[in-house]
Amino acid sequence: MAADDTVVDRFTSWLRDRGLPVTAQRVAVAEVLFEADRHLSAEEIAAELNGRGSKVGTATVYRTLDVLLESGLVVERDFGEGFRRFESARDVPQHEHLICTGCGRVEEFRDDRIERIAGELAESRGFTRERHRLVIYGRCRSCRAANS
Amino acid sequence: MAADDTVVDRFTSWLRDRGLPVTAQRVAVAEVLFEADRHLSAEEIAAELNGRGSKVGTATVYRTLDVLLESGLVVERDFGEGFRRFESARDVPQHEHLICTGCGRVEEFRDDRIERIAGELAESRGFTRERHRLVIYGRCRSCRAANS
DNA sequence: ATAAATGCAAAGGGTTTGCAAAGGC
DNA sequence: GCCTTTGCAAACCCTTTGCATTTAT
Repeated sequence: MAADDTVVDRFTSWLRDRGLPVTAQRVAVAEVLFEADRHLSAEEIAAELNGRGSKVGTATVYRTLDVLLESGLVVERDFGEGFRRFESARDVPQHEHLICTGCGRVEEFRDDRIERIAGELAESRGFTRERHRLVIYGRCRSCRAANS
Repeated sequence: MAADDTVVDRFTSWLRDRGLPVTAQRVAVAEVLFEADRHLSAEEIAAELNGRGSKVGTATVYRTLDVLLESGLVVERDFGEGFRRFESARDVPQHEHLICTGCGRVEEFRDDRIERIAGELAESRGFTRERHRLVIYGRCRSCRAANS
């Protein structure tokens, strides 16, 4: 309930508010995710934690991600790679993705037109829009130059 | 090379053109997929085949799907369900998806604005657009009524 | 006859689950 | 102390692969 500063604090508050244990593992996973500037996979999170000396089991990483998703502080993405990626919901009210089919780089951007049109389209078909996802695939400048 | 009528015929021609065997299993999988009006999963295809009395192994379904994808007559979709879905490329030049978060129903539609904007957005960031995917999630009328 | 496809079962990758031990509350 | 989380390994789901056998050409 308290108005804390960091996102990790918001997570611990969220846990406390519902009487859930604030464990070192949960905090560690949250830190990695909130400090990251990329979409992280569960495996990458586990690797990063090991690199920092925190030994967190794979199952715990997944279970903590479930909790983080439930808190609404983290969102998941599926780019069709065969696994999910996660990112802080902080910097991301609603944004689209542009993915390079050469190097896999992901760029994010916002566009009001897309949001407005998505809402219109849903409504015109009797749907209440909840969210949408636009992913544009293409080749970035460097990949085009390298012809890789 | 011949100008055949059905999509299945186009598939068998495609196979013959490159000296690949036209097997009963391949034709059966193609038939199911081309007759379907929905996005089918590999499992659903196998189930349908069993229902029809054609016993086709899972591995063969997947291998045939690879061939069909290569022929360009079938496209695959990933709606983040943890598995892929397949559909005939026939009726689908470029379209978007509207998915009900209640019942999972999938509606398809086209919108020129989306396509134009996607192209613009990619180019403005130095990308050559190859394709895009827009999925809008929401609740359809009946699910809203049922509050399910 | 030859080269490719099939079927089965085992392997594979990402994710989940069961259960005893550990740890917040 | 009670109840939840952790860790480990086994289980799971979808998909791929190895290999002996069948089949299209």
